[in-house]
Amino acid sequence: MTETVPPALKARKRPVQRRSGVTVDAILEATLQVLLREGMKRLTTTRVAARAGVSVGTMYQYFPNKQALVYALNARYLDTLAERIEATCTVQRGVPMAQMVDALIDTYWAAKTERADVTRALYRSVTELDNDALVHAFAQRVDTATHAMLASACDLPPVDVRAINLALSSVIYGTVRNAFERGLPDAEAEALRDSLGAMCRAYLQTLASW
Amino acid sequence: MTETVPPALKARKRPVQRRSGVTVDAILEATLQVLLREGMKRLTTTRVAARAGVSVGTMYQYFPNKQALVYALNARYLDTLAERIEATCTVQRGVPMAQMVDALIDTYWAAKTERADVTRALYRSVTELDNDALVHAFAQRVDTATHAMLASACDLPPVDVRAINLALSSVIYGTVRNAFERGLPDAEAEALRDSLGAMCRAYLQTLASW
DNA sequence: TCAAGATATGAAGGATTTTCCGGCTTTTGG
DNA sequence: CCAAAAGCCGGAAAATCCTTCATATCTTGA
Repeated sequence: MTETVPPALKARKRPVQRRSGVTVDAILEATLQVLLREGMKRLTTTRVAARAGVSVGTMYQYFPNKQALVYALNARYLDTLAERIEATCTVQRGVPMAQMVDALIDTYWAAKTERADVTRALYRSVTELDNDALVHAFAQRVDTATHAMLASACDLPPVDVRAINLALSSVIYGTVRNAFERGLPDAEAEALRDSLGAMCRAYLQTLASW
Repeated sequence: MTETVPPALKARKRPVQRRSGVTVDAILEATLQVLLREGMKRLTTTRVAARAGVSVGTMYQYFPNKQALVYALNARYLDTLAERIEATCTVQRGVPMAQMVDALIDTYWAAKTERADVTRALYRSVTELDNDALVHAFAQRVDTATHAMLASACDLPPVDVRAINLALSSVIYGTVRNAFERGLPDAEAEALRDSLGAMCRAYLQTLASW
């Protein structure tokens, strides 16, 4: 996950003493706060520094530039998200595919919904720049986990697992994101979530019938 | 579509004389070019103005700020995209739902794929600011069209059309976007596109059986 | 305790966005 | 057709913001 960090975004120095560790955390937290309250446009270095209670100079000690802040924030977020998905994939080994899909949707949807404001803010910020690398790394990591889970299904149909995995993953992650972009009321969001599950299961059904 | 433009992004003045109309077009075209060649990060006002062959002052005559450029660009793009979808929806009235879905996926996928570089660049740029309004307006406009199409299906199942519409739309648009974010090779993209269709049709099947 | 390394500061330098207004073109109305 | 009004353009200057750097303060370890 951390291997392919674009050089322009790599952390300048790693915090060594305790206080600097606190500082870095404060800066990241401040970045999120400002992002939520003011939006990307008003996310200025001085604002973040002020909210974190440090000087700009201190910020640049650990982050080479403004984008690195957002990058680090997303990295942290995606890391914990990947962990949760991996956990689900581990738990669901060997069960029927339909159940796997339900569990996956549950996990992903829940993770995104818990703090919808954060989800929304980060969804936007990711596209900013070279966060491509980040997103790709995340996708690959998660795909590996889901692939392993699917391959272990007790009712695995005689079809290429890679293809199934790609289809399910793309549809699920894509739909969830789209659901967030429309600001659906809870009721409709629920309904959509169920439809998504139904769709995936119906799809698996067609594969099984072969 | 143009009703809910955020005040911070509204065009300063509408071009009245012919030459200013040309100027505005040149500026938008230049914006796209710079976006494609240099990326969002290097999209500076002077660069755009230079490429458009006008001065910065002229630009600000029509666009209140830099983001307004990107906003207008997306507005233009989404407008033609919506037109294409609406056209498809009109043509497909009264046919079976499965065919509608196929046609919809075809249209959307084709529109996005024709100029993948533009699609990618704009997908990123949208998040920049209050383009929320833009995306919402687009979604609503397109939803209206697809809803009308679906409601006219000759094999309409006895289920709430609104729900079906939301489900299909979210899944299709979301999946297509996700497909673009992963930079899939053509073969896999094709496969995914087919899976998406299969999934939608399988879903409709389950509704029909009631 | 004291030096060496680590961390923090904020004014200054550089780059970019945005404003402002004088001068030039086109349109309008008599 | 002509002059006044409206519309349009250019580019320097002001306002913001990002980033650097020299200097000051704190921590660690011997």
